[in-house]
Amino acid sequence: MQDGLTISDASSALGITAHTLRYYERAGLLPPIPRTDGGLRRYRDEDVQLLRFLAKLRLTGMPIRQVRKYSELVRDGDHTMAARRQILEEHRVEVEAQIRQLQRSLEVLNLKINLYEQGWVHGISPTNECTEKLQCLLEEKG
Amino acid sequence: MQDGLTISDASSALGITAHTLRYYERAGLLPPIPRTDGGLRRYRDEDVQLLRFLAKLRLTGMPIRQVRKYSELVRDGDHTMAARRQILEEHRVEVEAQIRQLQRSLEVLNLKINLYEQGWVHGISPTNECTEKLQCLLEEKG
DNA sequence: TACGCGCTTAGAGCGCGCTCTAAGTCAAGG
DNA sequence: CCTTGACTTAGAGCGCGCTCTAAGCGCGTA
Repeated sequence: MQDGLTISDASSALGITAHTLRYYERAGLLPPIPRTDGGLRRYRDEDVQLLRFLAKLRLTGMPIRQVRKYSELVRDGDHTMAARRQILEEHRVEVEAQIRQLQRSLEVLNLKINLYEQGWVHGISPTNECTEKLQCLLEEKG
Repeated sequence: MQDGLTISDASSALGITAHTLRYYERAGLLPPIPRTDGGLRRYRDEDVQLLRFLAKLRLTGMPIRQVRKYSELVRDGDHTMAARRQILEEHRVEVEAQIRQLQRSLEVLNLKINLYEQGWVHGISPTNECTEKLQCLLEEKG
């Protein structure tokens, strides 16, 4: 009837439930999505594009309210580009920290699994260099 | 009065609030911590050790109930080592997936920031190879 | 025109992981 | 002894991010 995706089409295209899409709109993460004469949402390409990016921000743990702030800046036009860039740069720092944190934890996990493998295969109590290394990693901050 | 750390000492040693330490115990993430005659908790080395590791699991997003399961297996003795190992291996898969997810998102973030830099420095609308690459990345699953 | 599914809204409910409160007990310094 | 502050408990409250409900309207097919 009008161009753009229905909410259920947008939902399956984006992997976000219709409930959540409506919630995002109410919460100000999205601009008001255009409607048909009957009041049904029709998501345009640009809406889907924006959503794809905002979904990435959410995936990396950016809080709803900061995503909203970014999205509002987009709506406010080109003169907000420096501000938007700053938000993204600050968030990049966070994401990089998250990755480092996970990698440190992964190392601990690997060592621990290593110990279990040794204990399981050789039936010995785990008192060796792995154990020591594990101690060290666990005592580090973070 | 007895050996072991007070709850506030354990709290600052671990970077976990006393409230949360008590909550973890109630929630079954920890074995019952030994008490003084007066009923005050005294964290032994082994309790602190275990906590350090469980905290790592939490940091990587393992849900409370799964951490509890792991912790219960530890209490159940050596014959649960295979089961514990399996939990950790399954979790490792999750953590590796998280890292990959974050890295993909980071790439998107970098490209977007790149575009903002271009727009800001040159005052041009962003229609170039970066934009295309960004489109591609955003349209990928995940 | 009638059926039935999908859309609409405002608002309630939920799962998670803490986080804090209230009322009382313990313990070390003056 | 008395104060002061940290400790104890059970349980309430909270912030987040959805997730679902109820009641009603839109719309494509027969």
